Amino acid sequence: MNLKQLSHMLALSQTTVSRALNGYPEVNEETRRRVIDAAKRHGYRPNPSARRLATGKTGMIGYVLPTGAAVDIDPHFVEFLSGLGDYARSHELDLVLSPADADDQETTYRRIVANRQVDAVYISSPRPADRRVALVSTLGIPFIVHGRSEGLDFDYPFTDIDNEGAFHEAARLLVQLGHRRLALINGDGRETFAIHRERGVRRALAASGLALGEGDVCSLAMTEENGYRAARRLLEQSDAPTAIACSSLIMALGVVRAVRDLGLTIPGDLSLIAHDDVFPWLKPENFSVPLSTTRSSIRLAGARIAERLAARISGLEEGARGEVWPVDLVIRGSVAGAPP
Amino acid sequence: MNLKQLSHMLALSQTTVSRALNGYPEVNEETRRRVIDAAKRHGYRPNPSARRLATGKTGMIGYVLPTGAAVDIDPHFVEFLSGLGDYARSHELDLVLSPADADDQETTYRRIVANRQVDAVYISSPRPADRRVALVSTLGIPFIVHGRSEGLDFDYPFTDIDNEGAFHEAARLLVQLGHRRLALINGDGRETFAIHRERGVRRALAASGLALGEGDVCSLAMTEENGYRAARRLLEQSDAPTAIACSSLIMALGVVRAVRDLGLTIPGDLSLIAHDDVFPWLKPENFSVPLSTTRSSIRLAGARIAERLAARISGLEEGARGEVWPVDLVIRGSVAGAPP
DNA sequence: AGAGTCTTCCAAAGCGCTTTGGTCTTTGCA
DNA sequence: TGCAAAGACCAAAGCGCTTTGGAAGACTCT
Repeated sequence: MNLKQLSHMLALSQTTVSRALNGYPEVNEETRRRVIDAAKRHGYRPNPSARRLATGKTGMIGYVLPTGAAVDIDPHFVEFLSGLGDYARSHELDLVLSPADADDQETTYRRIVANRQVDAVYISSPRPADRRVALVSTLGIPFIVHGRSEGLDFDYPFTDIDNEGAFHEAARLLVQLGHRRLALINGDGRETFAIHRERGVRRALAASGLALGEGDVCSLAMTEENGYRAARRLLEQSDAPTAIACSSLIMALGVVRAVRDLGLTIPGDLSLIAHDDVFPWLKPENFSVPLSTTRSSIRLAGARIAERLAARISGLEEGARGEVWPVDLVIRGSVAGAPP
Repeated sequence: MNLKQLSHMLALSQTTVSRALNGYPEVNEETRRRVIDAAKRHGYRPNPSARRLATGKTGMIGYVLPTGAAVDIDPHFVEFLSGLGDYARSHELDLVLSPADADDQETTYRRIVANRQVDAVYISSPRPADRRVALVSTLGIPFIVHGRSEGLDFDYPFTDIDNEGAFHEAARLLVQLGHRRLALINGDGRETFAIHRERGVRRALAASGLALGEGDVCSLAMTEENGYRAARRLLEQSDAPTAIACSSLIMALGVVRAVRDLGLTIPGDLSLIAHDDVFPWLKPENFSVPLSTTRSSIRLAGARIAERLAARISGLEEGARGEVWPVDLVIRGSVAGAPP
């Protein structure tokens, strides 16, 4: 059942039927009712391929997915997707993942924009002076950045959490508890979130005349193994840190294992705070010693970004407004006063 | 730059240019070269929206993503996606995720097929007599099932791993080591993979005149917490199992925690084997006691399924061939002879 | 009554491709 | 030499929608 057939049975032109269905004003309400009714009765659904050829609108939002044999997709992605999908569903939006060579995403961005394959895109895991942000901005497609870039000479719309504030608070708490040597087990140091977290820690330490030592900040892919290795290296020093801030729950698993392997205890020998993106399958309160965390649901962020993308597509949102969400600091058993 | 312009500058008809570019035979090789050359020089790329309206081909594969506030996307999905994306990239395929109400995926499947939004779909986490498989099959869109359904009265193409065989081997090993009471901490019991794994364990036990007791199989969402709870319940019995087979590494984390909380040890008091889907961020060899596993890379499965989908789209593959991959049993420190 | 303004509808022209159904040369063969 | 077959190309008709540029009729106003 296509528009032609439908308009034929209604003895109306395609123009009128199309307008009736799309809510244009120049059609009699009585006629509109008739049309809508007939459309529903015959299960008419406009062919999206035809519509997108005519209008350029796709009803899809895009994400360029970096791939490659050596590239691992962040498990956080799933949670983000849950939120995004949840919102997208209720607004009849689909998400198209365009896999790209991790080292050449530009080609893919250009393609999906030139081909008008999606109405909007989002960018995740941005880095300082992120080229994708600059690119997408000049290409002129609606977009939202999940996270922030830095050092770009223009504004852009983003939704981020207050990573610096979160880690500042975490570090400040540790300092208040008497810790004088902290370490930071961070994610990939090229990403803005990691930079912000380090900045937060440094700022908190500086406020008390302290600092992060040379080897006291580790920037690594967020795996359990890297958490273990980093912790092990830190704790085997003669002058080991008495507190660690850690960028992910998964790395924290490794830290806990290292602590145990070394015959130490939490929080007796080491205080630990990690960032929690809120996974359903791994919860900080279930660590052998309940883990203190800075918490922010990445799922909520996904939903929010879908919402903003939808708003931008329909023209309800414009401009370069960035929003920064506060992060909760949740104290549990893994922090205590510094050992004497 | 569109076809019209390109053909105009070449002083050829759109027909010929289109045919030249699409490799049809009725065009002079010399002409074809000219056309291809000019297309490249001017960066001509056929508009996919126009092409899909004309041909119905989209260059996209689809996945219906169950969503909802209470629905969690499996973290395995990310790894699967890595493999899928890696293959898709090299074949210029995109993946469209159509979020659907977890309780009504049928509407979405019907929509994406009726609208010709994708060329093929895959289905994951199938259950016995899975309605999606039946639906997609009657709808007539190319598809592959990742995993297997059961009790369907027709054949369908799938790629699965030998879950039954894997858990049969695992259980057999444990029995050989003298274990007489086993337990199974399984995933969601409504899914086929979980059924197969249970079957595998039961078969191995039966071969030695043993059986799984009433409460010795737990079917739960695969979270750390559920692993902990299940293990705790099992191990607190007076007649506790001396070996556990576990369906996921994440649950195994919980099992290990329970064992420790109870003051027991692995493998002294409990032998443990878990299934490993091969995550980059959590490895069985890094468990405090290296974990024996049944191992099968879900990432490879993703790539394979993309490959088969592409083959089906282009007509290279047809029929209902199912393939079952063997699973490696990797012995590490977490298994030992049964305690006396 | 005539001019202007709405209201309501329509025919037809896109959107940019593929594909059908030719036409006009060349070539092959008896 | 004549005729069929093959080769190389084209015009035009889709694909199914949206949107432009009217047009016809009803209404208002002077």
